[in-house]
Amino acid sequence: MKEILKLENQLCFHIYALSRKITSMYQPFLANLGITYPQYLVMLVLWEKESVNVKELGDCLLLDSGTLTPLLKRLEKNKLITRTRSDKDERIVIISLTQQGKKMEEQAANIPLQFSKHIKSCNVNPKYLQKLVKEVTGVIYQ
Amino acid sequence: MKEILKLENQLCFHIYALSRKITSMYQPFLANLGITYPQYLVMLVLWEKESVNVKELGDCLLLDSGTLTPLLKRLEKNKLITRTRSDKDERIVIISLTQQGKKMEEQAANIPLQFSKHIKSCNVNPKYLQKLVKEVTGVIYQ
DNA sequence: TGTTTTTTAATTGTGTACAACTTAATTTTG
DNA sequence: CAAAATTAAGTTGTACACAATTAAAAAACA
Repeated sequence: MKEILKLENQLCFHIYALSRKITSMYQPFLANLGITYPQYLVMLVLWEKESVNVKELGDCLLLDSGTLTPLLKRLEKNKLITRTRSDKDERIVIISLTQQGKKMEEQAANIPLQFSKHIKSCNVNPKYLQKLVKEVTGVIYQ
Repeated sequence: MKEILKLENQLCFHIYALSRKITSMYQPFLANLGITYPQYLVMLVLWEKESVNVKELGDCLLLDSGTLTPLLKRLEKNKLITRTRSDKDERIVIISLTQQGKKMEEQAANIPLQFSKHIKSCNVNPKYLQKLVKEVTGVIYQ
């Protein structure tokens, strides 16, 4: 077969596989909180900004309303956020943290450290990964 | 908020976002072939090995039968592959390329080059990405 | 001002992902 | 050999992703 088509050479595949692998490594920690990985990303944004609309959330996470609307409805159902239409602009839906959602930040605070320990136990060098972060960030936000 | 919880600092998020971005960049080329990105990965394995079983495919792509079985049924429906039970071991399903599936390799051969041009037009440095491949490979297959 | 355009979310439909479970076939082992 | 354990695919249910479309509201503009 053509060398250029070999799976090993496919940048995309390795990023794709790594992404799923990292997500699965977070899973046990997030299961304790009762949220999924994409839901965790939404919570990260809210802990940072307190309240955002769907558009802003989509800009932060590079996701569209087709993905976010049902996800946000699930977070609302689990009483972690509220969804309310803006008075000034009826098109806009504002996402805010509930008390329960705010309180979750405390429990989440130790996840990065736990994850880093977990990575170490998998013989993955955390510094290696930190270097990756910088490079990947550069690729996404050129 | 706690610095360690900021989205910017989340390795996982950047890998996740990059993975989706790369997949979307492949999409126009794959649409010409009428396949999706995960289907393309399966085709890559088959162009390399001619024929594999579901287990082997899962090992290559780090996917389980819950993902692969319906995906393979779609490829079969589109007449790109065949699925047949092994005679020696009735548990095993062998995936093989059809003539049409084999022929697709010709059209696919120019995708990596086109993709590389596309990346350039997005001001992403291909060498940067090539460096990433090596590092990411190292992380996945420690 | 009224019409066109743009913006924001939601909806619909298709296709992954993956955990948990099932079923059937093969291996292992007492 | 027969019971137990393991293996391979498939099934079920939940949750993303995302293209394409819709609907309503706001902004732009002729």
